[in-house]
Amino acid sequence: MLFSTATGYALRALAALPEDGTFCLAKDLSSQLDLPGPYLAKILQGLVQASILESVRGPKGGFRLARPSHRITVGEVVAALEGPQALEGCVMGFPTCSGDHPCPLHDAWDAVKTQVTSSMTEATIRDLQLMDLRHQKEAEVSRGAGKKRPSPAG
Amino acid sequence: MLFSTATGYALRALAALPEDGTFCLAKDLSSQLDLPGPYLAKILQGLVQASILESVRGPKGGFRLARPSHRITVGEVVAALEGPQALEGCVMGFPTCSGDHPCPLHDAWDAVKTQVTSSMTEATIRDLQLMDLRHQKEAEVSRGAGKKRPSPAG
DNA sequence: AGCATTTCAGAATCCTTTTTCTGATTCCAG
DNA sequence: CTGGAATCAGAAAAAGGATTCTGAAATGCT
Repeated sequence: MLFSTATGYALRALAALPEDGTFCLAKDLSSQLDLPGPYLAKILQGLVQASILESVRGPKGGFRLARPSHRITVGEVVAALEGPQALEGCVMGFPTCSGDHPCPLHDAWDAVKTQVTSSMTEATIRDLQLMDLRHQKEAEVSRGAGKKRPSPAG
Repeated sequence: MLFSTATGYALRALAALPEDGTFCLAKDLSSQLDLPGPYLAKILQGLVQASILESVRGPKGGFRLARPSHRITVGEVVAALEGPQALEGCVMGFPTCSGDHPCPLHDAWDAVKTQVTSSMTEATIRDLQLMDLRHQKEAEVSRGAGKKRPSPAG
């Protein structure tokens, strides 16, 4: 993976949150996604501090998105957890690598940074939700349409 | 950086090795490159096991390239230290992400993998050596043009 | 107001990566 | 052939991130 595990957990949790203002429990999210509960809670706290989530304590409390899911970009989440300089520096760690002294992978890596940064800025949590919904839908279909054959001979 | 620090150290050490069959000491490499000596030695051992370096023990021993520098690709080194699956998996760590269920960054990441893999396969240690030589050359020039005084009082 | 439920915050534990240390092996000199 | 110096090689320690645990604060219900 390109990012830390915490960032991956955060994105999966955000994608699992409902779009309406319903509060969700960190515990439920962790069991639903098979993620370590207390660690996920700690990560969600970080997202609250980054104004990506809102939390309410007490009964009927929990976490919810601070904004509509299509207004939260993947890049925001990455920046909140990985820091804004996530993709900086030479690919290979050469301290002398720069625009003046480019390493052989410098240009390719530069294109990568542009591409990934652009994609992260465009992609939103809403997109992740749709992906997950699509996955669940297909799982249902395959469950109903017929059992998974070990040898798809047809 | 995209890879581990060990991989970065390995690449820097390989770029510092001479192209002829001379044996170099891990100690000299570490002091020349300002890298932790015993750790670098351990990394070099891994490169020996990957048949990228050759080592000889005892006096007049040391490490040297197992092949001409232009025959060792950056990809080989990365694969030897990071494993062959270094760039596999979803960018964001989504376990359900695949060609069938692509995440929003799937295509971009796929292009990245292709691009970086290709560059790593083409770039060789020889290219890294040339980059470093170029850097040293320019450092010399700048040293001649205006010397760096310890106390630039005037 | 008091109690139960729930989240937030910080400390402690575990694991991986990074770093360091000691021992095994090799070559040269006598 | 033996002793000593030099070097790699593998095991042991340290550091950083990931994970888990425990305590403190806040809210809603009675």
